[in-house]
Amino acid sequence: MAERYDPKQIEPRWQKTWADERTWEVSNDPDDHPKSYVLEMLPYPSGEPHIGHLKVYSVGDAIAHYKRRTGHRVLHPLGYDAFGLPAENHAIRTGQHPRDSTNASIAEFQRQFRDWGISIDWSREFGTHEPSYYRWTQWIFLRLFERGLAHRHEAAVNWCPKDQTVLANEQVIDGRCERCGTLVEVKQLEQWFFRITEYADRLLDDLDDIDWPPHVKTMQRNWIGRSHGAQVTFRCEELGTDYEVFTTRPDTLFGATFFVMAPEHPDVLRMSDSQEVHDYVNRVVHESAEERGAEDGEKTGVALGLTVTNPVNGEELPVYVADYVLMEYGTGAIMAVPAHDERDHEFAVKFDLPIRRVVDCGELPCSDDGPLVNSGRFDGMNNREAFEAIVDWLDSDGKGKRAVNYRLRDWLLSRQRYWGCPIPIVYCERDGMVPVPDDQLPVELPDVEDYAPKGKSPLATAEDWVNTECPKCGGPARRETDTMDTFVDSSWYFLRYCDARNEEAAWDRGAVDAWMPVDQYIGGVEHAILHLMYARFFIKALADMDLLGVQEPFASLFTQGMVTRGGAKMSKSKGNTVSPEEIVDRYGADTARCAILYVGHPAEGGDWSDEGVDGLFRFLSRLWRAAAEAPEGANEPDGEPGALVRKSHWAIDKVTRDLGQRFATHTSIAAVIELVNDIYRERESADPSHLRFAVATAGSLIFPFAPHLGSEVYEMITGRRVWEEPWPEVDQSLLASDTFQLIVQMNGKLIDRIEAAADASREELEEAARGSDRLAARLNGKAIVKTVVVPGKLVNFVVR
RNA sequence: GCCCGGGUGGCGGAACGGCAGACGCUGGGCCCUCAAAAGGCCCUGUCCGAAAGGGCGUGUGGGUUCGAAUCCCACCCCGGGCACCA
Repeated sequence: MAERYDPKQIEPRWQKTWADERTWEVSNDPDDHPKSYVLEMLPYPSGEPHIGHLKVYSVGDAIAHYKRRTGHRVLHPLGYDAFGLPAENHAIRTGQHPRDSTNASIAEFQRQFRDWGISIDWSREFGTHEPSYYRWTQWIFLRLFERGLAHRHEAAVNWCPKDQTVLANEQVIDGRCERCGTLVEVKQLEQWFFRITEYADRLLDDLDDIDWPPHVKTMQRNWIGRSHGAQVTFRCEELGTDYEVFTTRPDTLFGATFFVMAPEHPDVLRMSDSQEVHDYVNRVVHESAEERGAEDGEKTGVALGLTVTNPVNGEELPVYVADYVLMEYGTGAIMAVPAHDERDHEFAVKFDLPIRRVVDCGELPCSDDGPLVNSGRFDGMNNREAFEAIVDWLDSDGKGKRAVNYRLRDWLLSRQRYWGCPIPIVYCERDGMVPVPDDQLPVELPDVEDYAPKGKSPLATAEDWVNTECPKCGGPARRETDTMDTFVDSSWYFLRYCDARNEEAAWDRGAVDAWMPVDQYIGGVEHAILHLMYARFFIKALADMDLLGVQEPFASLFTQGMVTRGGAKMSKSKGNTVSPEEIVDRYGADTARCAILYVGHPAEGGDWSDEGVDGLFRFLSRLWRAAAEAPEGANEPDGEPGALVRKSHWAIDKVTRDLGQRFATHTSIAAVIELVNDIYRERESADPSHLRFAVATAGSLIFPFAPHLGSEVYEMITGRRVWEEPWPEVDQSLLASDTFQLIVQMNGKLIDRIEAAADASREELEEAARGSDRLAARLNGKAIVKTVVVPGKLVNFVVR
């Protein structure tokens, strides 16, 4: 036997066993055990895995192992989110086909994941770039298309001039491209959209049914941004046209003093032929999102020289065009109430427009509640009641009605890029837009010479591929050359794992019904909106087509925090990255996994410390040595349970609660460290059977975090395989002891600890506490005015 | 500006309203050794004190309570999200 803990010898041996015996593969046939679907967000394979990957799979694997050993049939698969811009940009620089660089990365990821000993069911593995996968991505697209949920139309969209592609609203951060940081332009283009807005209410309401971190739910709620208000009609007599506005404050209608339209509003240029108006509109429409959204930038706008009529009091309100009104929200036109809206107030001050208070709510501008004033027959009514009364009144007059508006926009899914899933649509001169029939899927991505984007998809240059036959009439047709956003690929991959090798269908309904929903989803909080919203939308749409039986994909979500180093986000440019491979190579996978799980609670961010790794390696070495040097004896504790047996049960209880209930990997590992420290302290004096029991328990408890060493230690003591053993059960009777340390307090401050019987009565405890020498010394003649006794804990004397 | 998190030793971090600082790192001492590495044992919030012991301590200021890191109010600082959404 080896002289010392040598992970290089231990780890490959166990990995080989698990690979040879396909230990982590699970069949779709149900058995007596409840199912548990444990899933980490699929990795984007670029370069090699980083420390964030090590963390997410270390957390997920601990959960998967824990679930297995607590009697669950666990599905724990893995795949790759393989389409995307980085591989394509790499191809533009080097000429290497994105497929080749992606496959090379995947091979590297596979190798490292195996080295880490992650318990994956590899029989279900796939990459989203494989035709056998994206065939079904296209199939789903067609189902959405049939139901009108995927459609093509012209709209003002975000355009990244560097990446030469459109972006979804969610991919624009502070007016810049999420990927490359370039200022985004607004362009009027015809693009493909998914009608996610049709699901806004359900996406919002169903958040109540899932076990997700509150902050993630809040982010989704804010992103959907449902507002209740009213749609009100303002008539322009000069043009004979009605203009609708959306307002959340119909109670302030009497305070409207002007009216504003968005520069993109189609009627603006029709309403005025003034040069000033045309110049203004032309200027702001071409401004970048950032220039326009400049927060401290002063409000700008131009009067159109027309008026509209306020339906509640017949007043004529001047109409302006101003860029603080957005075409994308509401109707692209607003009533302005400067007394009770900050933005309208700012505009009114600058353009010297009247400001009329209609709610008695404090200093103007104010948006708090209060009684109405200057509002005709509604004066004196509380604004909340007036809201209802005014809307009812408008409704009965046909001038308005209740309305709901959302911040959420439709999901723009087309991209003018190469490395993505082709959109299965052709354009026929005669039949127009024609979906590719299911039996002609997949529409395979062709090879091209040049990946560089030129404002249209590189696919457009693949003439042989573009020119095709119309599936309807057989005449000449051209293929859609845009590809899909990669978030489409990742919106359903967890369904495919349930039935990954199915060549007849995207999935078998029975398989998906058996495994879905994902019981525990694990990933970074950076996907709180994008991926997690899109996947929820897909599931709801597919459920509506009766293709599956769940409304939510991820019943429970765990978001892990970011690992920093030296307090800063790890990045290549800062030179503070840590390569998991280096650590695994030096200390072994078990140490690397424990180190990342020990930094702090995995939901929190944590600072990586190179020195900390040494400590974890020392701990695992000590555990190994304790097993190697264990005396001969029985494995079940003989005789009276001693301190070590009690400590073992204390650790079982602690790890079971910390890992099982709150994913507290750091305190779980700390508990096993304590147990091992006690094993060392008592290894000369303890009964051999107690020692062996404690070591085996430590191996069993560390297994979810350090599976190789856990298996090794457990086998050294018991000769059995730890993953085939049920999770150890705590003997509650061993957690309690006959005596305890009674805390004696004076005015809430600790002054003494005395040994007391666990079952002592209140009177006996108070009596014992009064006998404390230290109390006597501290009382110093002062009187005890009150005594608080907490049985099993303390006695507090209130002294004056 | 609004909405979430979070401020505890030299560091990462523990702590059902009840012993603040578990566990790890760092630092120090000792043992083993010819010596080193590895390993083992002990100490390590701060101030006063030779010690015994005591004072002070969980961002700041108030409050509730016999008792507050923990609950409430106000403020300061850090991180994240949203941001002209009517």
